[in-house]
Amino acid sequence: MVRNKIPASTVRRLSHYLRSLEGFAEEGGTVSSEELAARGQTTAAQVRKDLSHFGSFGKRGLGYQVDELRDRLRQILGVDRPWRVALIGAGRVGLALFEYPAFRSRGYECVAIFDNDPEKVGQQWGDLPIHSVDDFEETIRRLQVELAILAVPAASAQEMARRAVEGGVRGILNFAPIRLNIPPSVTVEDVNLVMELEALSFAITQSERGE
Amino acid sequence: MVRNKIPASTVRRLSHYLRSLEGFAEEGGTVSSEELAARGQTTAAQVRKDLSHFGSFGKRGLGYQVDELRDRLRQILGVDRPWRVALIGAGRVGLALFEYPAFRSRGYECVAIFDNDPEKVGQQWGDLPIHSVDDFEETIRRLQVELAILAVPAASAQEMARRAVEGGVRGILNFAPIRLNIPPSVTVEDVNLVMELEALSFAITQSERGE
DNA sequence: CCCTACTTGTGAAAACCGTCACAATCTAGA
DNA sequence: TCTAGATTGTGACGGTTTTCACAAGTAGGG
Ligand SMILES: NC(=O)c1ccc[n+]([C@@H]2O[C@H](COP(=O)([O-])OP(=O)(O)OC[C@H]3O[C@@H](n4cnc5c(N)ncnc54)[C@H](O)[C@@H]3O)[C@@H](O)[C@H]2O)c1
Ligand SMILES: NC(=O)c1ccc[n+]([C@@H]2O[C@H](COP(=O)([O-])OP(=O)(O)OC[C@H]3O[C@@H](n4cnc5c(N)ncnc54)[C@H](O)[C@@H]3O)[C@@H](O)[C@H]2O)c1
Repeated sequence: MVRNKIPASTVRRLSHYLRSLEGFAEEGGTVSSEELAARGQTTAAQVRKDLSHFGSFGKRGLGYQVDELRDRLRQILGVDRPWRVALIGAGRVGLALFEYPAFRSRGYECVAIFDNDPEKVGQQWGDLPIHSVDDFEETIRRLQVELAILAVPAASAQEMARRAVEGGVRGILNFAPIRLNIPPSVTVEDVNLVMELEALSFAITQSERGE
Repeated sequence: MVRNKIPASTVRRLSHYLRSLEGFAEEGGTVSSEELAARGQTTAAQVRKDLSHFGSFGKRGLGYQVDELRDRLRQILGVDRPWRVALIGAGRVGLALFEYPAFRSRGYECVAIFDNDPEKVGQQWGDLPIHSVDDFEETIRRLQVELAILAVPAASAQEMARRAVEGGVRGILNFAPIRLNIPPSVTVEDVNLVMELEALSFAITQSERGE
């Protein structure tokens, strides 16, 4: 059980295992690595290896206690507590995310919305006002925002990411199609849909050429 | 130069190189693997290795011809021609994507929109009508749809994916948080934002525990 | 034409990640 | 208590991806 250098692919699979376990809901049951693997797109050995990075919480001959493993995975992924999130950019992407119930139900709580469009500032989304970006750093620091969802145009993204770091955020979910330049102490996850589409075109083009 | 088994990470980087090259715009110039690496988050050796999978199109001592490499990358990624896309699910995600100009400007052309909500069917988005899903398979086959963007609730996603395959699509960009079960001849790319957020929580939690 | 400075393309080495196989461990039941 | 049946945890192995290092090639200047 070493806690160094967990592969990104392992983290993705852990999310997936957690999702499967939440689907069970039956308290008190157990689940084997084989069953867990069948629901993900992976193998029993992979499941065990993934979990072994963090300790050993199965029982040989039996499997894993569903509710226990679920709680451990929540701890490992850090979703055993709520996270305070700010939404930066109240545009189309921002709206879709804001209204997406899965975030809140998993503990990601939007505590502030920001936009620089005077038309939008002052509007309400749900029970949250849209803030101007004038006092951005102070506001997110006061609200103890930990995560930022960055949904502004590419031209503003670097600047707002810098200010978010200035305001104390620890992680950024970035929708702008640029590479953010920020200190390594802050984690960034990029969502780049054009890249995803290009991965599709590539795969299809390859398979056509292959035959 | 082998065209077998290109790593997914290489494909992502190719997209990124193409984006960087498009940023140059200066015709006739050259660029070195070192410069390309600096704009991506990678190394010069990685750039050269990535490109070497597909041939050798640099000049030693000089670097790569910008416009030439750009065209080659477009060919490799399959974006040297338009792609016909259907949007399935005219909800919040669907709307954000439909209005996102970057898709069309890169050759992904939305040719049909589908929804099963009677309120929405018959509405127009831009100059496209929202179709019912009754004649879904026939319609996408007639329109020669190649890619589907699947933005329906998780409960409908498997069914609509199956029907899309039935209608002849070759690739699916899936926003629903489930694992689609479809034949391997059809490529799927999943976009799972909860997983992205959990990757953030994990990284932050780890770094806090580490010190 | 030759020398210098530079950069590619690519085998080889290293690092990383997934798979395999099995000893260790557990439960149940006789 | 002992045996049979099941499943974990993990070291060893193998494949894949990245990094390294350098021979080969190019342009330009003298
Ligand atoms: N729409 C999509 O489907 C989609 C898909 C992938 C990526 N993206 C990316 O996501 C980002 C947002 O896209 P969108 O479609 O929501 O755009 P949008 O124009 O609908 O929304 C952007 C919002 O950000 C606000 N804004 C601009 N500068 C700002 C600043 N400095 N501070 C605060 N707010 C600011 C604007 O007023 C606007 O409300 C873009 O970078 C885009 O490239 C969008
Ligand atoms: N909103 C987000 O930010 C977000 C983020 C990540 C993932 N997702 C996922 O994307 C999907 C869509 O989310 P959304 O927020 O746009 O939901 P939404 O409810 O706004 O839109 C879904 C649309 O699909 C339509 N629909 C339902 N069943 C259908 C069917 N069988 N055929 C055709 N259309 C059908 C509905 O009428 C609705 O218009 C969901 O699976 C959701 O989990 C959403």
